[in-house]
Amino acid sequence: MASIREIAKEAGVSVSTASKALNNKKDVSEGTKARVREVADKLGYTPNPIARRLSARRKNLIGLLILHTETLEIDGSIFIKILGEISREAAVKGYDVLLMTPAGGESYMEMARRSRVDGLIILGLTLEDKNLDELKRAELPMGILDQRVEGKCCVTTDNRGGIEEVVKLLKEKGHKEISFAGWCDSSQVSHERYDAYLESISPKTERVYRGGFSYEDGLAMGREIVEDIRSGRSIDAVVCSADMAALGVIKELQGAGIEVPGDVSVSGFDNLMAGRVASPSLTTVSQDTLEISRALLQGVTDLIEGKGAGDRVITGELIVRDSIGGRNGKDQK
Amino acid sequence: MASIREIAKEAGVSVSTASKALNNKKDVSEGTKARVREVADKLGYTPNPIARRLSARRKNLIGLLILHTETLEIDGSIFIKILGEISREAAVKGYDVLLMTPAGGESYMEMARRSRVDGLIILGLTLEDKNLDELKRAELPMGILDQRVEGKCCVTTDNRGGIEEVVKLLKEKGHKEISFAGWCDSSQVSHERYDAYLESISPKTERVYRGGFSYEDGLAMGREIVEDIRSGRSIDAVVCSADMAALGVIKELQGAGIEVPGDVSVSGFDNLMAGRVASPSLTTVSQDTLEISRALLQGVTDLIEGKGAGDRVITGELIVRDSIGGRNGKDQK
DNA sequence: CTGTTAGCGCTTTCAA
DNA sequence: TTGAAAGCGCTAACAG
Repeated sequence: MASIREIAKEAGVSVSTASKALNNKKDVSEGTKARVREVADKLGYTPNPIARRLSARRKNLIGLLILHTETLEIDGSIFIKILGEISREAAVKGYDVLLMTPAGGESYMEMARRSRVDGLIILGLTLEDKNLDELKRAELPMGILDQRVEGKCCVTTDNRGGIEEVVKLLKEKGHKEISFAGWCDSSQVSHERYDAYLESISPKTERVYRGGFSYEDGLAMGREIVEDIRSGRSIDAVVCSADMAALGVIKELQGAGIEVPGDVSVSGFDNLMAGRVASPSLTTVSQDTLEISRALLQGVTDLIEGKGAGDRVITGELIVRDSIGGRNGKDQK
Repeated sequence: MASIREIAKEAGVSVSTASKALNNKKDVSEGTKARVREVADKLGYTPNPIARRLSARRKNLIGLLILHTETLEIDGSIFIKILGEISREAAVKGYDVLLMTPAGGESYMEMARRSRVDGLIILGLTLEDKNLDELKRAELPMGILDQRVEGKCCVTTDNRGGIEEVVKLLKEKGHKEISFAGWCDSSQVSHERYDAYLESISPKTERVYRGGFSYEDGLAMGREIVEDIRSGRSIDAVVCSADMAALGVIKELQGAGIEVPGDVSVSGFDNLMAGRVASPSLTTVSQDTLEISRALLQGVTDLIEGKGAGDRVITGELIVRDSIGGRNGKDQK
């Protein structure tokens, strides 16, 4: 493993000149630059990032904090794509990405300080996280998925727009009594989706079932819905805040002899494979994971490099499948 | 951010003594150790891992190479769990995990050298990877998921055992004409599953459909199967090498009016959520992601620390659901 | 047991 | 435009 010293010697210049040449500084003659680079190429030189980090104040290190992996199976398939893309983009920008998972009661900022990262990308943060205050207070640049924290860069799918499209579709199909399933304290995303639902429906026949994003949450909400229907409440459609929850809801409805979409239409959010293969296949909103990843990385790096970074909202796409049906003729029955 | 120098000064010892005390070396008196530690605690000292890496030959850095993220949506939910667990375990053992994704035509070993990791964990490797020779030749410690490479530590689910259980179940249910779907050149795992299938069935009414692990692969194989059935071949059951492929197969069968499991039973492998929510729910083999992750990490670190590391086979679990039915009475029809 | 000294490989003043 | 020298924070011989 050739070091810069060997490059310098071989090129017949000093170490400092070699360094400048390799980093393309302006105070080195083009001739010298060319010669140094040539030697570096020949010897297969790659700068030691560790040494570089030790001397420079900028570490070019970003911590990728992955929270709630227990719950993450919900949409692991989305996360994995985000991961790959973040890592790829980071490499292009010259950053390394350090994987971090909380352990042993250490706070997020303690972890960040300990590993000397100059920025953080956070996936899976919740509104109830105990570290929230500390994060808010911290100077460290951060790109956060799906949750706004003042001073940090938040990236999220256009939840509002997505749900609006879903409700619009539902209305077009003639649905009137539209419920919402999946509002929960801990998730900002669920709030946004719920708010959009609330503002889109008319008349305001609001009905909300509380619960999280998981299949099990969906089952629980599904049972409530079945009960409500049995006690005479009329429900045309259920807008769910997540695919897995929607699938749980559908499962319970079907188990109770209620047909989807025959009797009740159901929609999800995320566009997971599970929704694609379920019966009926799930109408949902897909998230643009590629764009999300890029925005997340751009967010932190901009912050690190002193440029301001505003929050980013990434457009999703309505995926129409079979879980939403028409109300045609249903009133007769 | 306190440095070791400040600790040393505050504790009234030299830097090297402080270093030794903090690293719990034996040639420091207990009294001194205690004092140094106390000061370190008081000043909230955390050693700078970067500086440490620069001076020590051991970097305590493991590269996590994630390959084929495009395809990974297949079982992203498994990968994400593996990720979290690897990162957590690594932290416990004092290693940092660097995320790596190939880009710009750089070979895996070049990436590893460039980032100065002292070991690699590789997810998503295939038998057709162009880097295989280089990996084989490399001295670098590696833990590799699902593919054997000589000299490295390979961790995989007990594919053989899993498939044997599936076939046993199928036989118990009275199935005779059992096919296999999902043998492909690039995947060692698919070979193992196929081999186990081949050795388990009796009589040897072997029939294999070639294809990968994805839903689309499953659709393609499903179409072949439908064609075969239509041309008179009798097929009781299809053992698939992956859940997503199994779901694709089922989709095509159902589309052709063939009932699952009424007419044909189908099994998968992986235990993804998608299989759980599909209709019929998929009988499959679940992988023990936690154990896999641990073994992977243990493998590299053992290798790094000079201990040998044998390959590890992790036991899976048969998950019986609805996609496998009995043949009772079917012969009459 | 403790301290001195010499790096690890690179960047960055500052002088020449 | 170049180079000498200092230093990033830590570890590790080696000497005391």
